[in-house]
Amino acid sequence: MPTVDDVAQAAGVSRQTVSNVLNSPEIVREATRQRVLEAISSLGYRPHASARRLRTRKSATIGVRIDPWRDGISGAVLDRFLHKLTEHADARGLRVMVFSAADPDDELARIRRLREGSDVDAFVLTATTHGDERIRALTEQGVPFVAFGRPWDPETSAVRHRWVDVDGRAGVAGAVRHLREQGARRVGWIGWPHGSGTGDERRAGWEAACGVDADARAALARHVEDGVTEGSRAAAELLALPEPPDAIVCASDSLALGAMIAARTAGRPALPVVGFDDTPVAAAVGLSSIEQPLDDVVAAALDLLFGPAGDDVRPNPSSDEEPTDRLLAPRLVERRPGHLALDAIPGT
Amino acid sequence: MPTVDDVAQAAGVSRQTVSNVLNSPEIVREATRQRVLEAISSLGYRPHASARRLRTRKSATIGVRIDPWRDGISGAVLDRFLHKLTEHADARGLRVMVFSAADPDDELARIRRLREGSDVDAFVLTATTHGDERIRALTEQGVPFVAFGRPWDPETSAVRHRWVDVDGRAGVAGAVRHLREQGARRVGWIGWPHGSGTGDERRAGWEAACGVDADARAALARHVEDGVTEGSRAAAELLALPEPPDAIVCASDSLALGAMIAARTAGRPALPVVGFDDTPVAAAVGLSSIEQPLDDVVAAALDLLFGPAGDDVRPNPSSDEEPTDRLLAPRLVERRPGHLALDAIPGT
DNA sequence: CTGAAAGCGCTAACAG
DNA sequence: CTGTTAGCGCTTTCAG
Repeated sequence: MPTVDDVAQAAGVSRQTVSNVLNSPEIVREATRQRVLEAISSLGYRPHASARRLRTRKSATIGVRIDPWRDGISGAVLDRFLHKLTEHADARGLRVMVFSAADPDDELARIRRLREGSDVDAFVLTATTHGDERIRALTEQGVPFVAFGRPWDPETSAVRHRWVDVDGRAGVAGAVRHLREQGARRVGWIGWPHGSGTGDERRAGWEAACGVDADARAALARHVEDGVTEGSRAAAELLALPEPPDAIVCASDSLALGAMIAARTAGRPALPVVGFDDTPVAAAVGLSSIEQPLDDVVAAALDLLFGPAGDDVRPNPSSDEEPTDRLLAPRLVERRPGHLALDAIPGT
Repeated sequence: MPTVDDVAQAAGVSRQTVSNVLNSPEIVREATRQRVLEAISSLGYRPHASARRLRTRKSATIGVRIDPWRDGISGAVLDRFLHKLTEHADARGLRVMVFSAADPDDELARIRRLREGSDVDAFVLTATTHGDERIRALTEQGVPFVAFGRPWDPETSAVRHRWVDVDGRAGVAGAVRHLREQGARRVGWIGWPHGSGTGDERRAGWEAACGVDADARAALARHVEDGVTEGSRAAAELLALPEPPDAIVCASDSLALGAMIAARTAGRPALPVVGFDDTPVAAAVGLSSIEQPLDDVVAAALDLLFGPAGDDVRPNPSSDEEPTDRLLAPRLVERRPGHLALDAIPGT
């Protein structure tokens, strides 16, 4: 495997010039540069990443914790996020290292280890929670990071840090408004129990846009654990109401799938149902869903960490100079329900 | 950040002794070892990974290509594989680096780059195909790797390499046999078009175990592209037969979900349907499914690469010494269909 | 703009 | 068993 010295010799320059061609091309005379570049490609030279890292103390690598696979359909979002992250990172010449951890403490320990070896420059935190310990800890330790998920409590908000999130409230409100424009008068809601930041935000979007009074809202909303069965049961309840909803928006695709099945079972296969996250299942069964703009999320996260271009990690934000967060709007993906099995049966 | 020198000084030994304590503890006297260990933890010393890599020319890191997210439910298997891989790797002190690539050529180029920088010691190839170019290329280049997926053609089989796969044929045959023990007399099959190794294997399992003659087999089998809609349509056809199947086994959960919906629509909600891969969707809707033993797959892959313990990559196999592949049996996860929406509707 | 010198932190050889 | 001596390949001073 050739080294800088080999290249230098082949090009008839000093070792340093080669390094300059690679790292600060603008200060090298064009002719020399060409000669060096030629030598590089004819020798098939590749800089040795570890040597460079040892010297520069950076790795151009970002770390992401990869969660244990949770049951439920919604978990897929983080996987898609990881895919996107990898693609964008590759495009910027960054590498992505994944690791697993049993709990937040374990995650912090692993992060420390990865960083001390200069294995990883910066981290992406996913799934922020109420009272997330990670944010304060990493900020105190000076570990550069960006969170996918806004701060959900005042203490965490007070810690100035970088984050990107998707505006679930706006997404749901938009979907509800759209349904009403299509003629829906009573849009139901199936969401999660109160207390999860994400869930409460999404529900707030429904509340703001559904256009019915508090009593009707109480009747038209259900809050259950995430799951197809739960969504099915909740939807069945709503549909059995004296004044049933004429459309249902759900906090997740799992709930929405359940609602869709319940609607069919109740003889209302055309009931508009909207899910959240636009998972593959939604696409597969023809369910409308609110899609998180993961491409934009990832691009924003990398911008925050590394600046608009380049692979130099910026230190965590200290004062209030530039913006350190980004809230992105999701998009409704519309599909026609019922295009599926019913039509597919010959003779129906 | 402390270095070996700091530790050596604190412990009153030479720099080398510290290194020995870390890398060959058995050659250091117990008392000295203790003293060094104490210094290490009191200083919070961590070896610098890049320096070590530069010196030893290995990284204790494995690389995995992460595919662009495909639509369809089945893609989830590779994600779960990645999760498992990360967990097992962490347990062995290995790191996992993910990267994306546009196509197999691009993948090879990226692999070369990652390896030349000593960024990655070995690779895990997923989703092997007919005429997979990667296997020959990596073998020729001497890049250590293990494939998740057996060789599907004679040329690739002739290239001695390490691989792990799941015996889809045995899995399907087992499921069919089980259904027959439960009383099914005509077990149908919905699979993929001929030509995909995986699909053909699974179909062969059905063929071997279904216990009907060739004519009946022809009637009871459908081969369609993967997808819920396709599965639904195929199942509807089978159920409309003069002698319909009394159970259906499918090559994927997507197909099975479609079949399940079709069965309900056709008024046969209790028809046993079995999918493949045991994806979250199957669990969500209560679909039986054949589960790939990913834990075992990953453990076997790492064993093949690194030996039963340790983090030293073995070179690719040359002669026929040890076994270099492993075929694992999947497991049927049984669920009761129909526990879902129908029962959940109040008043039914 | 180009060249020479120094050293990042670590471990593989050797000599004691 | 312990200490000394050399680099791994690269970049960052600092003179020419």
